[in-house]
Amino acid sequence: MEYDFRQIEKNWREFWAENKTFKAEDFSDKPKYYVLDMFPYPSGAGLHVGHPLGYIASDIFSRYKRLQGYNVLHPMGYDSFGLPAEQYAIQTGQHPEKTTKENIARYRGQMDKIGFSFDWDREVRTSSPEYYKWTQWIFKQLFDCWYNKEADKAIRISELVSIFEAEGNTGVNAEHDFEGTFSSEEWKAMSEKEQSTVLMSYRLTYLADSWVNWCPALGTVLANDEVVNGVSERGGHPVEQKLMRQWSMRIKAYAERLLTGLDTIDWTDSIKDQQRNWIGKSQGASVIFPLWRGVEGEDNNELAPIEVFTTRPDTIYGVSFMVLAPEHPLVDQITTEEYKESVAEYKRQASLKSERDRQSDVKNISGQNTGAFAVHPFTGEKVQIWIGDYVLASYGTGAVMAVPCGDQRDWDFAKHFGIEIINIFDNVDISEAAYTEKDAVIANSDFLNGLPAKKAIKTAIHEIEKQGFGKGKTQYRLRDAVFSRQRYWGEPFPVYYKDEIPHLVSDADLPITLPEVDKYLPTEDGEPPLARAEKSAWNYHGGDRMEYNTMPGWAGSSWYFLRYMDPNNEGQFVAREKVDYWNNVDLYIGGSEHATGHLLYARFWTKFLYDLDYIPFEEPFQKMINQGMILGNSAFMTEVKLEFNIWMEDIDGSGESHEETGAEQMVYLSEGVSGVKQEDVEEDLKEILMNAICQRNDIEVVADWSIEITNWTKRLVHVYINTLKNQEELDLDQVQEWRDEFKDALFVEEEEDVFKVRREVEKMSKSKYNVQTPDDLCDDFGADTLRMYEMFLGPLEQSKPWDTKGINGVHNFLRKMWRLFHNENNEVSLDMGEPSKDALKTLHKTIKKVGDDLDRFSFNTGVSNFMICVNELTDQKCNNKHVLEQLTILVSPYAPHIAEELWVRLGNQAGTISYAKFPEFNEEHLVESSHEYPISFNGKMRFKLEFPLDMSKDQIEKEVLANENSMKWLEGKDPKKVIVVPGKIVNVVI
RNA sequence: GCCUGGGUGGCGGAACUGGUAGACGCGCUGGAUUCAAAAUCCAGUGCCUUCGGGCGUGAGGGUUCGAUUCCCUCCCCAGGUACCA
Repeated sequence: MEYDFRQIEKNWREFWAENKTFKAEDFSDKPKYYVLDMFPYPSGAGLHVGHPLGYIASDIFSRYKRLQGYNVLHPMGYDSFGLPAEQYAIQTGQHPEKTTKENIARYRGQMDKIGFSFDWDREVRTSSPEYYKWTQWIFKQLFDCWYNKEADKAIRISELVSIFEAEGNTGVNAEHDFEGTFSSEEWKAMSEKEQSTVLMSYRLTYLADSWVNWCPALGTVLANDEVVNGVSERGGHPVEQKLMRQWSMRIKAYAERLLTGLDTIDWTDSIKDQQRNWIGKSQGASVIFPLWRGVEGEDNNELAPIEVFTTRPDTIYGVSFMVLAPEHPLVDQITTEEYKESVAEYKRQASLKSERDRQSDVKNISGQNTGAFAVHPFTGEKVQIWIGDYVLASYGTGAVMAVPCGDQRDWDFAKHFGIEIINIFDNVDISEAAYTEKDAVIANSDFLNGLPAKKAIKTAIHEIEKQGFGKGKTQYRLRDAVFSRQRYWGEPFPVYYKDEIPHLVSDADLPITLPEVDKYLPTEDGEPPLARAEKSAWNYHGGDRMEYNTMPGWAGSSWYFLRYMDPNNEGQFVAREKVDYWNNVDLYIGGSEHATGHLLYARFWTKFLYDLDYIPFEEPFQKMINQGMILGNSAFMTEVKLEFNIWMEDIDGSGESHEETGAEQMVYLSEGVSGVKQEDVEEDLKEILMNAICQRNDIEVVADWSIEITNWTKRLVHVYINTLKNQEELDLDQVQEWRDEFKDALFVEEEEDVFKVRREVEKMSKSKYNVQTPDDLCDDFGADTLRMYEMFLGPLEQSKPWDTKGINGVHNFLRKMWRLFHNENNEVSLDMGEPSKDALKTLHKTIKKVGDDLDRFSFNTGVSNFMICVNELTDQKCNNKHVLEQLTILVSPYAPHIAEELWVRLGNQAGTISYAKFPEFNEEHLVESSHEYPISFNGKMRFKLEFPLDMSKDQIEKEVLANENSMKWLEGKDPKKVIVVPGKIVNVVI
């Protein structure tokens, strides 16, 4: 074999591993470059061809940067805590640590085959105690800090305590959820427990009763980003709201910085927008509506007024009612006797609705009058107070001032319940819908009359503040993130409880390792699995009990990029000198599915660690590229579940009959006959059925029979793509081999031995039986081919279906390149002389294009350029050593194994190509003295003419018009105009 | 509904700042080589055509000497998001 990729790739894999070729040096005179892949979760299914797409791209880029003289940090590790391993543990009783280790080994083996230039000495695993010791430590820092809005950063809690001691909490501008004020004396008078409770409402991670997404099927709570369309992201189980005592992260404190920080980083607009929407900043005013003093005999003077948040204070004169969330605390107190019953009923109905129902029920308008009234702060008029579930308790103050003329939901609500709609817009018709644009002129609104909306907003806020009805306010949609999970396979909290007060475990006792338990299930009392652990099973046990929750999946992945800089440091999570050198990630490649989870949490923790001055940067990932999904090509067949009655007379000539009622049979239809309906089932299908029954009952076929089909359920089912004979035909033997249930099924072919399937492109997933692993391709074509082919498929960011049809083309390219270096006997044969002009032109054209393409992450066009280059050099019969050596370096990021091999065959030292110099582009070789001008008439290219580049415009014009070809196109007319763009085109306008 | 991408041959895709639309690869057709096959090599391959040419980048309009590229209107596909006041 001329190009023996198996041997070559094996040799170089071993060489790289033995020589630690890709070891990254901490500290260097070279400039640094940090290329990071998103942390993989090592699932049991192993890698499919979609996973390495991003890894290949990042590896190519890392190798490119090394060639450019950068000191490159390119590490890999595993996000190895998580639900699937634990679910598997529950089913099999195996310790999740064991399956996790096995899965990691599988991943590693698959990655090694592809020839990535990772520095494996830096590997980290979130589930290893050496790693999660520091996850626990960071948790402790968060616990020990509060957010000072004045300084706009996190500050140690001890400073807060000093302030409380000196002056109470009145002068503190913090992100908190403590209600009320206290003085220095009052603080000092508090018990330890009381102080602890107060501080809890200030800490950046805190324990509180909060409404959480409880997923009964998974037995745990989920963060907002883990709930998709009202069901769990993993498994699709229903999720309900539940009030639970949980650790939370006060990410709200960082809302503004998470928002503004987006402007400093180079991410796609799509991800930035998703984060902006998730944070959901809105500016407006909080306005206080006092309660109407009520009818005679009632006294609600004592009740708090209703505070609302509005982004449109300019429309305050359009308020014709108020709406409170059904859960609003004031509802019961203000509801009048007359409405008590219907309000209670409405609340009951609302509480029964799940989050999902509420979402899917948007069109349905519901609400209930409370009978109470508020007082309009400006007009002094009475305003009805309603409750309605379109107002969310968890956003803003859980109450709105309804302005039906300016808000569609308010408009719908008012129409539905016949409430007055006041028009406060000048010259705007609101009879059909609300007017929600902010470009109207305000009317009917006292001091706001005549002002355009935008100006009116400012004026209104000013007036509201002046009169003391409220103040300007910024509201965020972002909610604090729940940080507790009722699961086993996660980081234990460094927390113990004494008299139900949480205490932190001291640094010296970290890590708190996962204790052994008898089962990975909750206890009978519903406590998380860790509650099963014996006291002695804990490596540290303090107080009355340890914290039984574990941390969520995103804990470990929020800071892992820092640990790669200093993976074995036992004294710190990362040494300051090292993080000062490596700084933040220059290029992060991964999927966009983490937009509102990992990518937001990692930014949050980074900003926090920056505030405490542990790291020198605020944004973890400077540039990010989101690779598109590789889609699978699923195969389907039509399944029919048949229920039927059958009669057979005179079996085996014995006169006995056979009868079955309600018999069942699975039938699979070839694509060509899949359209068949129950009513048009013909005799031949029935005959097939009858034959099957005979076979099953071991009786001979009889002539006298009848079948009545009673039920017919048809659906499409996936078939495993490895059971296909070719693109569209199924191998029936293999299908029956694959699954036992198919052994008894009937397969209806459309021709003799032809069973066709339907093919459809969809997400690649184990459950769709359309997964292609990289392993087979590595074996058949080699890693270099796989690497180049995955890049060649198309732009990195785009999703594309996986199809191995073209892989031969890429493989042939590598062989063709190999042949440039070798003669017919596969011996290296090189021309040591000066390269030809043509060869240099080809080479430098390629250097320019490949370099430019890499700089703009256009990996697919890079591959094309190599093909063009090799085609041209083959045509030129070029085997010039200088040219081929430069080409070898150029190709090495894409196809490192073959490049190493050729590099050595050119006479270079093994292992040095990775640190060679990226070829320098020299424009001189591309300089032309003439250009072949496309000559177009009215913009259509008709023919070409070659002119010297230094020819003047006038001269070119003359030459073109004089050319005999032009005569034909001019049709005897005079050209109106001739445009000559030197070095580009000529356009003649007729 | 809103936000973000995207629509180019039989297929994956190229054309970076407006300047030869379809590079490169697959597939397909014909040929060479071969006992044969694989591999390799050569030629062709957007559509239509009366062989002059005409039409072509989701549709329609516009700007321009010239538009896949810029502007307007609309359609379709993918992803995200959804009572956020």
